[in-house]
Amino acid sequence: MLVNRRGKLLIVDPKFPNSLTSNNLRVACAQCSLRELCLAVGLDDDDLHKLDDFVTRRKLKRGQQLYRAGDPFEALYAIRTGFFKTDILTEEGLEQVTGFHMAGEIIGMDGISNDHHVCNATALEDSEICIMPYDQLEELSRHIKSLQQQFHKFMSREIVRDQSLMILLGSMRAEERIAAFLLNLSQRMRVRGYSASEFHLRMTREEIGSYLGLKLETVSRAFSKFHDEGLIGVQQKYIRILDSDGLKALLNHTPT
Amino acid sequence: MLVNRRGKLLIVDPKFPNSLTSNNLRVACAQCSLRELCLAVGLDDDDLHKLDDFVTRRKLKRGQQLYRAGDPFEALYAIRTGFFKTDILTEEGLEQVTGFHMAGEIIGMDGISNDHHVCNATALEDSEICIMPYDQLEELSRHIKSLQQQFHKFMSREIVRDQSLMILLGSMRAEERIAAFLLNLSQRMRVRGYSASEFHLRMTREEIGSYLGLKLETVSRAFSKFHDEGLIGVQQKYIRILDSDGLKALLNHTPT
DNA sequence: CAATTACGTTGATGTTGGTCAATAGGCGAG
DNA sequence: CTCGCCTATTGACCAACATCAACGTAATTG
Repeated sequence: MLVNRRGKLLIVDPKFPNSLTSNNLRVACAQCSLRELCLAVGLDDDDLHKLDDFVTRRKLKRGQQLYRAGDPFEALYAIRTGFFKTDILTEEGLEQVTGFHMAGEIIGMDGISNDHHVCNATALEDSEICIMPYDQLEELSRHIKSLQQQFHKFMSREIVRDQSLMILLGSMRAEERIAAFLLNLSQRMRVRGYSASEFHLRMTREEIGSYLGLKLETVSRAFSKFHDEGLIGVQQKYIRILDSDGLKALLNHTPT
Repeated sequence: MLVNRRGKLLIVDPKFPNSLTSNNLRVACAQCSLRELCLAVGLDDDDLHKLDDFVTRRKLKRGQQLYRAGDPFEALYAIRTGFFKTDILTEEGLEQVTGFHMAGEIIGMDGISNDHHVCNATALEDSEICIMPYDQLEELSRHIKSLQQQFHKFMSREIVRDQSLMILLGSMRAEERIAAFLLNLSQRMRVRGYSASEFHLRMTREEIGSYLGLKLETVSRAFSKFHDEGLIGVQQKYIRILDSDGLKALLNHTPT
């Protein structure tokens, strides 16, 4: 296991949860394998312990909701393991998926604006999250500059993420959207140390379609087409990226 | 020209240029007519003065850019008067408008995430903005809790705003989008004390289309149709909302 | 003030992706 | 294992919106 000269844990493989010394057992963030992805980036040991003091954990089964639109906003949630979707029910009762979220990502920030969540968060597989009560997080970030900065970067990153989705929805055609979606998933898997070239989709075609502004049939057709063209392998939810350059090429191909 | 005790240039509310006491001349935010919309909400006089100490102003002519994609991120900007668009150039060189912004709104938050702006901000009419250097804002918000909270709410509100646009782009048809757009503009005018039922559009049909994921012809046709149906009056950029309930009815009308 | 350019409107036509429908595969409950 | 349900695939058809094109009107410039 890697430790720097100040005794700080660097990276822990999630596959070896029991390889921690007894000293480490009392803390959570300090040894979390996701530290470099999470709010804790750049914090020293002392500060990490302060975070630990109020962060708790919770497990969710597949299908369980973490919060619902309208719920009072109390905390932000860091995904430790698993996979979530966030969605909004439109006035007409249609579900629109606003995001898919994986380990290391933080969800719930939509609730800050008026003390209530505006979307639902649902686990798409058995998951575990870290609960960060918001008032304490705000308090702590007044004292720890690097935590404050990190938090602001996460909020801003969410804004940027939403804007790229706006561009996708506003200017891309169906196949471009699907290609972009697959490449995005692939890239996020890689960052987390998983295979970028083969993975299981945790969501249905309908949820993908909702997220991309398409109907499920269109998603299915695009998958089949990419499959026929040798760009990907598809077998239900199991995806294999065979030609990522080919997928990327679809994005730049301006039709007009 | 107005200068505060530390030699800093001040600019006075254009609506009340001569109504300031000599004491008031030293401050800006405290008497800004937009205080209730801006970051300064809920701050007491003392704190407002601390804000004033590092906030400066700048005027922009129509067409001028406040910042460009790629520019180093240095400050957030509060719009004092005028109207802005933010947009992104996609890889294919197409412009996609990500937002229209009016007095009291804060732009530039996309730049926090990686120290560079990801979009362009352009004045669509002669405008004036308040420059809030970001490191100082961060510093101050560590000391003033209500400023911190307000800032976080602004970031969160931006996230929620982007998400409603995602829903619009992902699930509404052309006429619904246009109706939603007009109603949104109207409502924001009302909040600012302007007429909610008649106003000048500051952007072109093409910019509206880019924002809504439509082509300019589609925007034009929808305007004409609404006009024929007596919902609105249109004369180039001059818009008159004649039947806002009728417009709202278009939104709930689910076609499927 | 005339000339030029940018912006807006409207019509004819075409394509993308939505809609409807039928079938099949996978997975959980019993 | 088998039933039943949810999910996915595929085809035929259609509507919404994009595209192409022509023309009209406002704004800008020299």
